[in-house]
Amino acid sequence: MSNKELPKAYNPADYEDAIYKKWEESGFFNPDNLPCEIPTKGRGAKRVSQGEKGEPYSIMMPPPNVTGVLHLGHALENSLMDIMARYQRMNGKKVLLLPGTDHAAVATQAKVEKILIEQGIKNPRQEFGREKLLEKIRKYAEESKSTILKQIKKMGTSCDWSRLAYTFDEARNSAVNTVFTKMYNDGLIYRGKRIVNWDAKLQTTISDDEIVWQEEKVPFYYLQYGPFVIATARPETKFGDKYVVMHPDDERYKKYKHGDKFECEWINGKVSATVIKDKIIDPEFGSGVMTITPWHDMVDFEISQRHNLSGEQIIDFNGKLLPIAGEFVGMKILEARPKIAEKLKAKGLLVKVEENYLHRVAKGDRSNSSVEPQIKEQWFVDVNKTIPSKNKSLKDLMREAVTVGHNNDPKQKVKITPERFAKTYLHWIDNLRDWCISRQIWWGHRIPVYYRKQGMTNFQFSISNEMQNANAKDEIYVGTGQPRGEGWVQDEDTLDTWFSSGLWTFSTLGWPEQAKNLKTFHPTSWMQMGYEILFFWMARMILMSTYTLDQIPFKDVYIHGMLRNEAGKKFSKSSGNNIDPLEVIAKFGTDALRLSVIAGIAPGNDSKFYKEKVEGARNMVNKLWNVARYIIINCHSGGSEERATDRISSGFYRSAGASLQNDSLTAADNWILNRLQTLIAEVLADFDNFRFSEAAERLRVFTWDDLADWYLEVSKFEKTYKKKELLQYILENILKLWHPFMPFVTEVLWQEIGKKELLMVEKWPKSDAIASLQHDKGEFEVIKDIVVAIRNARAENKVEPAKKVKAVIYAGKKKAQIESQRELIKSLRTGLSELEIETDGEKIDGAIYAAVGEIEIYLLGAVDSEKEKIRLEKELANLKKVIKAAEVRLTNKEFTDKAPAAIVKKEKDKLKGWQVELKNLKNS
RNA sequence: GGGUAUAUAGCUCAACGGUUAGAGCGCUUGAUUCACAUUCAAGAGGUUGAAGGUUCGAAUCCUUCUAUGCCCACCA
Repeated sequence: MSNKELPKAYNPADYEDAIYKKWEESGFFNPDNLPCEIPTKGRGAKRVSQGEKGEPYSIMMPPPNVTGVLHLGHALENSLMDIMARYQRMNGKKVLLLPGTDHAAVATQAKVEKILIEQGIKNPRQEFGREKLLEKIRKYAEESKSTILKQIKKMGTSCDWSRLAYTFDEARNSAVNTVFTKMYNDGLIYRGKRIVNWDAKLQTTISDDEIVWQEEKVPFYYLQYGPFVIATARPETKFGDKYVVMHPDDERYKKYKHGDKFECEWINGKVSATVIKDKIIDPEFGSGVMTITPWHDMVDFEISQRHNLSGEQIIDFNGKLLPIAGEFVGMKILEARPKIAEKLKAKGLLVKVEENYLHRVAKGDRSNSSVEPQIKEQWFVDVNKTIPSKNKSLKDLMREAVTVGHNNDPKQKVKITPERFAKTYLHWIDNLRDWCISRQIWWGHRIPVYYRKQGMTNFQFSISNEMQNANAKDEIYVGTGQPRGEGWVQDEDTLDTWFSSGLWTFSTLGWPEQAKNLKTFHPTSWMQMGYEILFFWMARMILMSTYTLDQIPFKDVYIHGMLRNEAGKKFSKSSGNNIDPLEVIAKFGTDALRLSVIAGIAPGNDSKFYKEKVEGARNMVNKLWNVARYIIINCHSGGSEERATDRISSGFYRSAGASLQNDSLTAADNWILNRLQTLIAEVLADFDNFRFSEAAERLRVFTWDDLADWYLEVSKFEKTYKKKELLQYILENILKLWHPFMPFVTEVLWQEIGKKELLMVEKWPKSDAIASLQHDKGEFEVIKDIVVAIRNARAENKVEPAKKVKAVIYAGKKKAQIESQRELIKSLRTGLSELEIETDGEKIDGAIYAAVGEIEIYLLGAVDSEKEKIRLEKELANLKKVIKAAEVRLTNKEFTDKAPAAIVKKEKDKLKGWQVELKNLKNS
């Protein structure tokens, strides 16, 4: 890349954009261009050229909402997806990571309307009308979309831009209409007056999932209703109450029979009331009696349905009282409530008031204003009805996908990580009601239903009798395109945004028009999402895919937690603690950001994100940079002006590894190779089990502790020709292993060591079990321990670092082995002027003593301070303690009898070692 | 009310029934022409939230409790 030596510190901004461009231009983001492997029986995987079929691996990006810009949560998702995609790609899979965005119906329209209102437009819908307002929203969405796509690129995400999708584009609209029509024809979609959540501010229906409950302290009124006392927090809904409900087994009300009628005085005069008996009533609560308001309460509506009762609208769609409220007509609920209470009191109907009653109020999560249950004509998906061709309901399909597997096929099972979320998912399914899919907003897929004549909406109707007939249209057409003929009017409503999101895994693959991509990449291989959209999204994808394609949408779902700030608070714009990923990238680089968001995370658990974490990650990136820098400089045989690429052409950097199996390796060489082989095997297992954080941690330990702190230090002394080859071999391997986590710096370095191909499509390292056995790590471990012991003894005794001392080691059986590493030990910053190695010997007076197992070390020429005495005494005490504990354990017959032999032996060996150490320590 | 998760060093997290409970950050002491101060060496710091139980052996399994977070629910 450059003809200069590498800078001392890695500066991400100098490389990232160019690298991303290079990846894009390579075409390898598109699986069709990838060199792939075909697994062959018995002989390992075979590399084949592009165009041939490889094993597909597909991930559909959860499409970010076009309501703004990406936040840290998206950074986490992009990191997770891209880590997986890059890993699989390097494993020879035909990887598709498909990018996209979501039009986020209610959220986006609400956002744009809010902006317009802030700009002084009182009622954007009235002022602009449907088409003009849609145009404004579209413009906003497009701008937001383009920002988001740029951010995804900045994250280094290796997605196939040629397949970019949008939940609201033409191809996705076609999919939506097709599925809607299919469901309608299967009788799964119906239109009906049902109780729904009405957001008066947004003037639309919202789903149960879009509601947030807030606790409020309100007065709780006890009212006299005929012979009964009823309690309510909402007297303003009670004008039309004419049914009084109690539990059938409640002894107190035995004399009242179901269907009994009586007259009583009520808010606005006499009413005729009917007694209803229903088991839903809790006799323990209050008086055990309540009146019902079917139009404005979910439970009351259900009771009314069960007993075929009528209801009446009390509150209009703007949250104001209707004429039934008499003199309170036109008042807002909260304004009317105390006034109604006053009137009741004046009439002697108010028994008592409990102040500060804790009441839960429904609020819209987008509008944050109160949500009133209302009865409206809506479109629903029936989740309980049997699907004609399947003899199962949608609920069954959703359930079976995570329990027995779709169609009882274990291969068609969605596996959720962590497993516990399967439980909550199933619980949610069990309590699922019909899905209200219509919304009274404009930004969204318009319901593909056409009427020949437009009906009117009634404010009043009898639920029991008029349900089927109310608002019936003369003629109806449901289909993917406009019907022929004159006079057709399309339904005004749009679809719940999750209807289109539910199709995401296959609408993105061109369904229903194209079949080839679908066949290759569906079901998708892996999906990741936050637990907060498990029900919104995962459930609906499973529903849509099993119903439409007879396939599960994905094999594995990885649930990640939420990123929180240092104090454990959610990041949010409103609380002003938002962190812009682009700012983090500008300061620390994308690799550092990616590493910091996945560090320390466990599936399904929240994690904390803070500056020190990114700094740590940045340091790790820089460490890797300098490891490479050292290897490039030191494995360099020519003059300093020589370019990296020139060095390659001189033939130095040829593929290493083939000649690493002979006996010319040193103890340190064997050790590092052993560690590398273990690392490769463990990282593989981590990936297979989605343990991203653990894999990165393992790589950090190897790179920083084993390689940089030990092996590179050794290599400064052991300057064998083989060393260069080895260093090159190790570097190549760790660049590959790190690549999914920090794609930019590894790709830069890959080029710096003269590789012509992109690291992105290099082959993932394979752990070779035989090699790992061949490379003994034990010999060098002893050397390490001796070095640490000497450094430690010096530091504890405050021996000046510059002061050279003589050391004597009594090495016992390991004499020859340690003898061979004498000069290495001296070179590893032990500050030794001389090193004598004996099998055994006398205690040396006035020397510092240290021990490594049975090996004794004496440092001469340093003052044996008082500190040394204290240190040794402390060590002695500790040694005695552990020996005692081990002795007790080993004399316990139960332990020696019941514990596995290997454990007992290990324990015995350990005790023996300690005892020798103790003996030596006493002697010294 | 039901469910679920978490509780380990000052902070963030490991340790997945095997015995002196480990890292990173922070802290303390020291180093400095060497690939890296985005560095290096060394150190201090823990009755594993509490109490019982199972086991030869428990941070780990069981029970109860406490604290905190999240999800669900029809207390009118």
